[in-house]
Amino acid sequence: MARMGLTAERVTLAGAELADEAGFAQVTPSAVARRVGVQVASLYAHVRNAEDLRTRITLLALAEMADRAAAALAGRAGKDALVALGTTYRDYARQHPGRYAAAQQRLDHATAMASAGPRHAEMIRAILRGYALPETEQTHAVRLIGSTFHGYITQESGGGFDHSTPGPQQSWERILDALDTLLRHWPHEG
Amino acid sequence: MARMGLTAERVTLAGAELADEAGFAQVTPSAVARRVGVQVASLYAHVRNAEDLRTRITLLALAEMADRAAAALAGRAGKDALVALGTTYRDYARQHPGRYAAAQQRLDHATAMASAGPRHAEMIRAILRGYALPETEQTHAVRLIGSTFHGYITQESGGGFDHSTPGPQQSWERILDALDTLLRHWPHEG
DNA sequence: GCTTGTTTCCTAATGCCTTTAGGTTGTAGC
DNA sequence: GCTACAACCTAAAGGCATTAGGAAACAAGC
Repeated sequence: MARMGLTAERVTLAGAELADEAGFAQVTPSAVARRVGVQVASLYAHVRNAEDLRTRITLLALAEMADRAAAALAGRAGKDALVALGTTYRDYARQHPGRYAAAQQRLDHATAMASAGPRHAEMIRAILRGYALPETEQTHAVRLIGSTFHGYITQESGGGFDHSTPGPQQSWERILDALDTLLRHWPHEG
Repeated sequence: MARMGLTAERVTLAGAELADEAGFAQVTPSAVARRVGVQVASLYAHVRNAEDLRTRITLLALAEMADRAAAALAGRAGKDALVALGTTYRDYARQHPGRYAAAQQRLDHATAMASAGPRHAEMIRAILRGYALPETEQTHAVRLIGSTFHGYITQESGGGFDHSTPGPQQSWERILDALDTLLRHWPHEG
């Protein structure tokens, strides 16, 4: 029997590709086994079970996005950095919708802490150094930026903007303008 | 055999309750049949298939949220209205996490247009009447508000804020402050 | 070249899920 | 009481997840 030379990494990558083509919900051991040309049971030598497979794709997506974001942020600050980060996420979601969906999957605490997740929060925090925000407001601003990016991208990729004008690109630019303005004029507490 | 007197509505409601207790992903014909005390095959008299069951729960959640939001907005304007709308969504997600997740499910165009979805967009637009935004900016602002609300609520309910301080309630309040400030000082185009 | 151990992949089997087909029995209206 | 329509049932086919145990490729040592 011809050996495929599978590893956990190759299985994960095949799962990620399948997610992008057919949706993260379609990523099952059966479907991945068909894609790599192997019997279903053979997958279980590389991956514990269906949940493990999905978690590995989540971790892959988080890491890929963090790498791209770090590269995009290099040498940028202020609004430039804000736009670069948001656009990195948005482009990733457009190029890899299944992986982006995988990245939203909930992880248990230990796994989340060991993942690239915290790197994302750190990068948003780094952007805030270009704005004059009091220390106590930083976490709030991080959460606002993360929420807005994530909310916009999921709604856009879910087709939420498909049936109204203007196009999503224009709104995206205006929303980045608005976030930049907001960070430069962050309201005082109370 | 004791008849349960099921209808599509009762099946949908049972599915919604199950979603809130066990997660929307666990809502299957089998599980719902067990919950209502009926053989699986009997469900198919009321619901076309698994996807139809899930879609009905989505529509229920969208309608419930729209009703609550409309009630909360009555007699309010400006920041008051903004806070009331956002908090209605957030409270709904906390009380009914499975239904909130169901509400994010993608619908085909015709179903989406016939759902309560457009009512949500209209309500956000109504709030903007309390702010002086140029006509061409309204859609962008609607999308910003919707994205931020949805992004924050999904991250919070997904445990994204569980392992950092301060608590999510404080961030939520600051984010509403920030959105209000932003809408009052919306940046000019270009 | 042959043996030995490890790894990769296989077949087989169990149990759960979805969906369809066709039969039975409450229940409401006449 | 009879008829007709629901509501519910059993039975069966086909798919997916998972485990157990076996065969066959590959690497290393003799």
